[in-house]
Amino acid sequence: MPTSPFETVWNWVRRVPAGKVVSYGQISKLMRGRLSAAAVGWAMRGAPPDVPWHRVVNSRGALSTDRERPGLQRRLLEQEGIRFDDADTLDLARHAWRGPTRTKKAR
DNA sequence: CCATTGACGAAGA
DNA sequence: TTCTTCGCCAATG
Repeated sequence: MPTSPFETVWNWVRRVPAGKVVSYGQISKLMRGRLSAAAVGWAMRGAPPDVPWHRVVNSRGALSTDRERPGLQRRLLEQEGIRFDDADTLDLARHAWRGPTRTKKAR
């Protein structure tokens, strides 16, 4: 059980399967607004190595991590079969994670 | 305690 | 469509 909001964020990201992406705002909503989208960004910044951070993009489908590692996130996503257009943006409608497979009462 | 800053986002202009 | 403003909230100085 997550002890801090950040851990909850990380746990959500861990559920995102390869080849799919999720936006900061989506995570915020999944947490019922307990954390703002901006705060989700802060959480990701300090994410532990076992979290697939590269599957988190902004609401437009653009990448926000090129400051430190230019091109890294894009490469990782392309390895998972995601294609980008000329503006370094991906097709959110096509690749966005639909949310948890709620066969149980997870949320 | 206060101001500023983000790996953000929705709404207005 | 692009740019601004505002709300958001944890972190930092």
